[in-house]
Amino acid sequence: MKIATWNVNSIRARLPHVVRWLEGHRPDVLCLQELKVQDEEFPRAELEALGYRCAVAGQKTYNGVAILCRDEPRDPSPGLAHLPPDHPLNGQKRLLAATVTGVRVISAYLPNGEAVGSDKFAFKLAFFRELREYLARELSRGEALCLCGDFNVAPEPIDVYDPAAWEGQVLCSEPERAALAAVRALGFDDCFRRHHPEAGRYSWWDYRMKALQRKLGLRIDHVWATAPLAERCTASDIDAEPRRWERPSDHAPVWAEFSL
DNA sequence: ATGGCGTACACCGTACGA
Repeated sequence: MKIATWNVNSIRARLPHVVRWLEGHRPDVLCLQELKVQDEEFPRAELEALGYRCAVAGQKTYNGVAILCRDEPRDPSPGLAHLPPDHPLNGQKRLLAATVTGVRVISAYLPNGEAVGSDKFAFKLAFFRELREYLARELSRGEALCLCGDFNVAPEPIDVYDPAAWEGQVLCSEPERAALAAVRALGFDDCFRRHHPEAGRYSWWDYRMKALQRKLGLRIDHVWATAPLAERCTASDIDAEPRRWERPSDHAPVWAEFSL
């Protein structure tokens, strides 16, 4: 079972890339983030034509997440389900869970945080705190959990092209890394890192400053799995190729393969 | 020190991203 995640930075702008990547890799599951469309505008027919079912939690202009899968997505659940739908943390479509072939898959687009100390930074930390509460409840379902998405945190200095310059900055700050570690402590393992100890492997590069060519990136997109599933992870990688295609997303797909 | 690029919306600039 191959599970992938990709922040596409607008599904409208990126549909040709998503189609091309699905055709080339044929993952069993692809989690998408930053759709930037409402559910009605999601290109469901085009993706179903490729053999993928779609669970969608869309939003106009900002955010929006989806789970594409070859098997049926069961028990789809948007948002932080332990909080009321009208809770401020559920106002933005950043989370969607569905069970696919016995694995509880979660597509997550965690807040960017803008700058350390800003209101958006406080919102980001609050979201991480509630994500932990949410996942603790999901774990009690007893299913294997695969948490995928744009976490907007580089977990370690080796995930950053210039760790000294980024130390303490948003995406790399101590409170963010601590919040991420608290989620991980529920029992998750980083599938990519399990297979790749090396530094300098990134999932996001700024559109500006020729960042991709100069290898100025961060690893902020992740596939995490709970222990029994992670132990069955046979391979994982970041596919930087689509980042070099015409009009790319600034993020690359990350995937992990499991022997089930 | 700043902005650099891209997307969306809607109006031809502004918000937002990371």
